[in-house]
Amino acid sequence: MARPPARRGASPLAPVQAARASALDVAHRAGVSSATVSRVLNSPERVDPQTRARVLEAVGALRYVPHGAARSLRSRRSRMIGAVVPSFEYALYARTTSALQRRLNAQAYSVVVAEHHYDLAKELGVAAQLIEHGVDAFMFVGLDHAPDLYALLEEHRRPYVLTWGADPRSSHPNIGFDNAAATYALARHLIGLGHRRFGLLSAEPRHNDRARSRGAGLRKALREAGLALDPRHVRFAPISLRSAEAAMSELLMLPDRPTAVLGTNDVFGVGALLACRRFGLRVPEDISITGVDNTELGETQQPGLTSVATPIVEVGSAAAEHLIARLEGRDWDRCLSLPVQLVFRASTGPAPRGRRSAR
Amino acid sequence: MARPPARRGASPLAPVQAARASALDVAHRAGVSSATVSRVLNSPERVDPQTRARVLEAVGALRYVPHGAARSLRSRRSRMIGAVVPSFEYALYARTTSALQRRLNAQAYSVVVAEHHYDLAKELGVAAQLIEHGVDAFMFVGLDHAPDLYALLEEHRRPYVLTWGADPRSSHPNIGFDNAAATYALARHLIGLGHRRFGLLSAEPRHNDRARSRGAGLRKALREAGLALDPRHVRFAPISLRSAEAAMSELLMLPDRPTAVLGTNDVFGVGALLACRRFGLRVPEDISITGVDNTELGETQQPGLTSVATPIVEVGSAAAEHLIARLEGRDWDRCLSLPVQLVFRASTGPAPRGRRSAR
DNA sequence: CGGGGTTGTGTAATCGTTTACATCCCGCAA
DNA sequence: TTGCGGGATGTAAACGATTACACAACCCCG
Repeated sequence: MARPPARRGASPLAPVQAARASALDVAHRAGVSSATVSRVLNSPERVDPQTRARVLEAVGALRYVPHGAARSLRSRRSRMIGAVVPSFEYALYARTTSALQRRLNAQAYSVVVAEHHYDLAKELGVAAQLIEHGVDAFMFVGLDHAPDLYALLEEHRRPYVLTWGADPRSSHPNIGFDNAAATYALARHLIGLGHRRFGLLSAEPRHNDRARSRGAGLRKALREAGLALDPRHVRFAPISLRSAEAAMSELLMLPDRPTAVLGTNDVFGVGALLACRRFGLRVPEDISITGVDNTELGETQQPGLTSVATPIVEVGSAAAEHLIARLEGRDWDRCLSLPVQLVFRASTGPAPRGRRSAR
Repeated sequence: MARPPARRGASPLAPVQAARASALDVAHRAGVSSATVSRVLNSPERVDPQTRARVLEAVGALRYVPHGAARSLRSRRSRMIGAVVPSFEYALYARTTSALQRRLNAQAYSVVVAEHHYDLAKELGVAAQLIEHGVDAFMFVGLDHAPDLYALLEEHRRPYVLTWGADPRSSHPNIGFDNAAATYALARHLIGLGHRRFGLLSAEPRHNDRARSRGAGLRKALREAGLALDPRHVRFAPISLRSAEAAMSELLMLPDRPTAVLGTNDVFGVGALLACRRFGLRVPEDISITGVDNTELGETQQPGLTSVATPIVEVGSAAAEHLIARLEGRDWDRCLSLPVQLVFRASTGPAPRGRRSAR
């Protein structure tokens, strides 16, 4: 079956260009059928080596690139994976996405990304859009999602994995780390240094399980030590240096301000450092500050920000492995929790002595 | 951290995508043909309002989501845009991508991202992969690309726009800013402060026009002032704090080290600050340091890093506008150069006096 | 020498849309 | 009355792969 000789009229200026080569063109050149071309590309071991060589030669000569849409339509898989993250701008999600992409690219999958700006309804919307674009599977960040999202994924039978959190009891596959354990360990350390009045700078915990768990880790450590977290010492703010600094400033103006402040991530930690600088407070002599995620932003401050290294890159590649395994019909684990590691720097030290007491 | 007991789930060897409502199902329910369903979705004004309402009711009731692959196959457009960036981890590219995506999402386009790690051959490879996945158009970062890349884009008739650089004479559409002007202005400022011996910390300039232009801006300012850049005072390094710090350390060990060092971006600037700290040098009293891109990393250092704010977010949205205009057949500009702005902070000051002279 | 298995390849149906073209209906001018 | 134009809708042919199935050739062994 000959191809129509001329495609529709190109713009008058453009030189007439050869139409994109199809599998049939390759087949003709190699003297085989299009079915064999397909087999060479998808299961080469089932084709005679000589035939295979001829086909590959034709593929190269014609610069044949398979038509992804046609392939997806027929084979019902697109080799595209959706990665839905809260925000591109928080660099850590980008590192997870990068690791995911690197691992998936090696298997000829592509990654389609979308962000939802911490809005669960928007998340549902972008997921629907990605399904329409045909992605085979999803990675999401966090364990908190709209029930409708799960319904949508179920209805369209799309495998998915939640990341950045680990919950063995969840019915949704997840790969991450123990957020509560991170702040728990920090708090234990600070309690050991004599701190009794703690502050918490956190992202809005509604719909954000990372922030919630990290807050919970602190509360648990305090409870075990017979201490309590004064609600006035807890501030929720958007994730930005400006708002973190503003929230910290409020804490610092309280009459009995905390001697140790945990940020639920390094942005809050560094924002707190900035506020201390502005208030002329010495860190850690007057006050101790910590973050979570161990970013370069915190590392390069003076003093360096004590933090917790979270395995965000490993989470990305593990998520890729998980999805590949499922798409290939192999076994997979419902939960994977990777270890975190405390990184002590100069922003934490013994509690100051002799300051006005708490009561 | 203990692994949870691994519950395993077996995936049946079923196709990834399961049965779902098709346009034909919608058509039956609304008592029309599938052609009318298509028309309602794609050019509603050509359908009788009553019919349209019935179809839309059916679409809602069946939760119909069009099959993107079938649509692309027939209509030869996928409503997907490829964004090819050097690296996800350099947060600034993420901000451009984010702006691009936000603008495109509003028009029901999705963004497929890929990174090439500053490798032009890899860039060509991922572009081919994205074409196979059917993206309609491309955004690339930088003005330097492999000739084969342009050939590929031409052959497949894919519109594209280069970003993060502006060159009115280029035959390739580009949207960005004047990288040379940024460092030129910084250098002029420093020359005015009495500096005569300059250093340059740069990313590898081969295949990286941003780094090259930024270096050129410095050289131009020096030339105009009758000064020269000592080759020993120029270091190329990978874009990371570690390598920037190491490169700066080498500069600092030279007998007649520079009194002002420009980094081609804030990572180099902050790396330089770190090296100065380690060497016990005071900034800016002993040495002045600058970066480019005005990141939070530089802003929060002590002293704050003098830098140049680049309009990276605007570049992303302008690139989106550009591509949408082209895909919709509207007019478009071949080059758009957005303004940059110097941000003076405490890392720059007058040249030190009385230090060992250059000759 | 015949039958069962294996291997390699071709034929043709199929995936779910879009769209060129055909058809039908209606109103209106000649 | 006839014919024509045009709007609304239906019919059916693409789009370009994958893959179930058929079949031919060959091998091995009883």
